[in-house]
Amino acid sequence: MEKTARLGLERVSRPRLYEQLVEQILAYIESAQLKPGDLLPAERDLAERLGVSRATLAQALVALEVLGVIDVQHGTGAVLARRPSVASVIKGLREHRSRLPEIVEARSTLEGKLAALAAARRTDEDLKAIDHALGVMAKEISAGDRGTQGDELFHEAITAAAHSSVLAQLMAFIAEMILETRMESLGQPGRPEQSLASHRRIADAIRDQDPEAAAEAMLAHIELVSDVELLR
Amino acid sequence: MEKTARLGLERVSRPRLYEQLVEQILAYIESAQLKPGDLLPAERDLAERLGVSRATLAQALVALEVLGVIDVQHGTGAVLARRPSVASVIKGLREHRSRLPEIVEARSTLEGKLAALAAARRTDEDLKAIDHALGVMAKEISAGDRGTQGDELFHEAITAAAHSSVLAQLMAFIAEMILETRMESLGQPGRPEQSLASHRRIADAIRDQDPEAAAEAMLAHIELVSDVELLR
DNA sequence: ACTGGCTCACTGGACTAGCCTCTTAGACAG
DNA sequence: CTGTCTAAGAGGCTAGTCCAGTGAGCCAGT
Repeated sequence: MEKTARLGLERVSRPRLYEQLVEQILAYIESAQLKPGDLLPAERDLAERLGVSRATLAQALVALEVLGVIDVQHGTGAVLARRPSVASVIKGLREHRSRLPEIVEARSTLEGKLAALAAARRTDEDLKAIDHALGVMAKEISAGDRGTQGDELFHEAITAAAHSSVLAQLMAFIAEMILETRMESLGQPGRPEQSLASHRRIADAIRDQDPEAAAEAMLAHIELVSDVELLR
Repeated sequence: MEKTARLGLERVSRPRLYEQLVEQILAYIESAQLKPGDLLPAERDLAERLGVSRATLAQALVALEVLGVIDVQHGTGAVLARRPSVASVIKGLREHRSRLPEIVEARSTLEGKLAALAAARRTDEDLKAIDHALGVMAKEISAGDRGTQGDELFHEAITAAAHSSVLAQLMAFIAEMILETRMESLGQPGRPEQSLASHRRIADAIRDQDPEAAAEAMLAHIELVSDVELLR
C-alpha cells in the first residue's frame, strides 16, 4: 500500500456525488450572477432540481462551507460568503491543476521567508532535525535512490524551525502540489546530488543564524529544483 | 466566547453537529496515535460510538476530506492522508485564533511578493481597479468613515493584479484573519489618512512598474498598519 | 502447487420519509 | 401605530433501506 503511494499512483477515480454537486453549484452561482449575501435556493428545491436527495446535497453544502464559499444559516438558508472570489479561485485551481510557474512562485515566496525565519529562530532541536534530514537524504542517494524522503523531511524541518504556524499552514496548503514537482525534479540524472549540496548550504546558513544567506540559499535551491519543469 | 467585532454583524454562533464531530474525530486521531495510512473505524461503528446518525457523520467526513485530513475510499474506509500535520495545525489555529504577530508575518510575506508581481504584471485594467479602490477609500474617509471597504478593495485589486492564482488562494486563506486586524487598525485616530497615503505610494510604484519599490512600500504599509496590535 | 473464478462479509454511497428546531413575515389584538 | 402570536418554510438530524465497491478465503481446474 505504501509502495503505491510512493510511486505516485493515485487510486483510480472514485466518483462522489457531492463533489459533482459542488462543481454544479459553483457553476450555478456564477451563471446566476449571485452576489455576496444572496441566498441559494432552498435545500428541498435545490435537491430536486439537481436530482439528488437532501442528505447528499447537505454533504455538498458542508463542503462548500468548509471551502468558505457559503454560510449555511438555520431557518434562513445558505448565504454566499462575503468573499465569493474564492469560488472562482477554487474553480480555476481545479481546472488546470498544475500551473507549475505559479506553484514555484508561491513556493519560493513562502520557503524563502521560512528559511530566513528558521535562521533567526532555530533551536538546537530544530538544527538536529535538519541535520537528520540531510543524513537521510545522503543515505538514500548513496543507496541509489532519489532521496525524495530526505528531501521532504528537510523542507518539513525548515518549516518547523521557522516557528510560524500560520506560514506552516500555508505551506501545508501547497505541499500537495509541490509533491508532484519534487518527484520529477529528483528524477533527473545528477540532480539528487546537486539538491543535497544546496540543502547543505541552506542548513549551514541556518546553523550560522544568518537569515539573509538562508533565504538566498533557499531561493537558489528552488530555482535549481524548478528549472526542470520549465523545459517541458 | 467573545463577540466577533465585525461591521457586518456576524450571526451568533450556530452550533452544528458535524463541526463538533470534526473536533472529536481530530481528537480521536491524536489520542489513538493514528498514523498516515491508518483506517478510521467504520462509519456504522463510529456513528454509534459518537451517538449520531450515519448521515451526520458522513457530513463530518466530507468536512475532514475537504480539509485534507482523510481520504474516504469506497469499500475500504476512511484512511488518514499522508500529511496529518494539517490536522494539528488546523486544530491549533482554531484554538487560539489570533496569533497576531504570525498573521502579520504571513501577510507581509505574501503581500510583499504580490505587490512586486503586480508592479511587474499589471494591466491597465488592473491599474484602474486599484485607482478605483483608492477613490472609494478617499470618499469613505472624507465622509468620516474608517475606509475599511476601500482598504479591502485595494488589497483585493493588488492581489488580482499579481495574476497568480496560487498566491491569491493563499491570501484568501488568511484573509479572514486579516479582516479582524483591519478594523482595529483603522479605528485608531488619524490612521485612515496615513493608510491611504501609503496605499498611494504602493499604487504609484505599481503604476511605474517598479517591483522593488512596490514591495518595499507594501512592507512599510503593513508595518504601519500592524503596529497597533503589538502595543496591546 | 499454482491459478483463476466465485462467494460473502465487510466497507462506504445514496435515498427516503419523517420529525425536530429556528427564523421570519404577516395577522391580529391592544 | 405597536407589540405579540402564529404558521409557513427554512435547515438539522435521525432511522431504515438498498446499492456498489473491496478483498479475503474457498475451491475447482490445470
